[in-house]
Amino acid sequence: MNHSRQRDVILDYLKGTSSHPTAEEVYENIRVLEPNISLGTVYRNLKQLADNGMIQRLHMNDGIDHFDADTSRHHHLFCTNCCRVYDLGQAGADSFSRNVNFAELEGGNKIEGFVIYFYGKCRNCISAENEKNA
Amino acid sequence: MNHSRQRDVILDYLKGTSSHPTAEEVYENIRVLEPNISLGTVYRNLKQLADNGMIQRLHMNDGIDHFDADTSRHHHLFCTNCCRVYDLGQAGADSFSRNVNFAELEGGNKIEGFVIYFYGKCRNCISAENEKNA
DNA sequence: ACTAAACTAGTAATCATTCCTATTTTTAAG
DNA sequence: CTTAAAAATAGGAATGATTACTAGTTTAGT
Repeated sequence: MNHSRQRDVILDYLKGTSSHPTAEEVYENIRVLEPNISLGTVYRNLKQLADNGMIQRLHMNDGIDHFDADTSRHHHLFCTNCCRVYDLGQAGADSFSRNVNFAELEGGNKIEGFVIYFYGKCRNCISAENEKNA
Repeated sequence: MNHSRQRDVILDYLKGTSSHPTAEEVYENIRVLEPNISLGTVYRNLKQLADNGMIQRLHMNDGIDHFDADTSRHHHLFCTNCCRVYDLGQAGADSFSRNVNFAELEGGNKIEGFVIYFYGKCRNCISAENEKNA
């Protein structure tokens, strides 16, 4: 993997946000710094970064992939109202691993990992809704 | 929701299989019984059945939706080799709910539910691999 | 049987993502 | 500092799952 200015811009942008953007959103936001970058380049680099474990790819309920430069194990909330992704406190993140009886579940298969997606309503949408009804 | 022969065929097919088929696979398999059915009809009915809670829609890692007529809470394994979906024993299914401290995680957001996807290698792919190396 | 609502087949459109290609950058070696 | 091979890029075409559209058909209740 050679060095590339475009990839740096993408990774830097991801490291500086907690909005879990989609490829399209990354593209829109970095065009300020990299006006000639193409959408294909964004997709290619996000794929490359994800394959190398430098970022996380999140398959959320809306079928669009979101990306996160925080590669530590933590949970995510998908807001079914605004389709944005939020970090959940990492508090319970590891208790899952501890409590799962893998051997019991496997039954001949080999579990290599698991992902947990939470869904619901985010803070912002809850506030907006409360204001509307006030 | 009116009654329709095509929807019955789709639901019956799903109830009779544990293969967690994609829309395309449902289409291919029910054409024996319903030769003139269109792919669009399959998609529309799967959506309708899922929206009414009569079947489960699974967003797996391959980005293609799989469907399951078993609506009870149970886990699924996505085989990263053959991209098929398998039921995991329901043994640990509820322990998650018991052990999650929702309030601790929420932090202003409202969690409405969560899904857990396991991934790894299925029995069949493991056997096939062992035979090849024998 | 009659009518409005729901459904269908077939096809066109959408949209996220990947692929392709000629050109440009990067890297390491001479 | 050249130079050549490998890797990356922009831009646009292609792919593939899914949804939307439409004219005609089926269903359910009267």
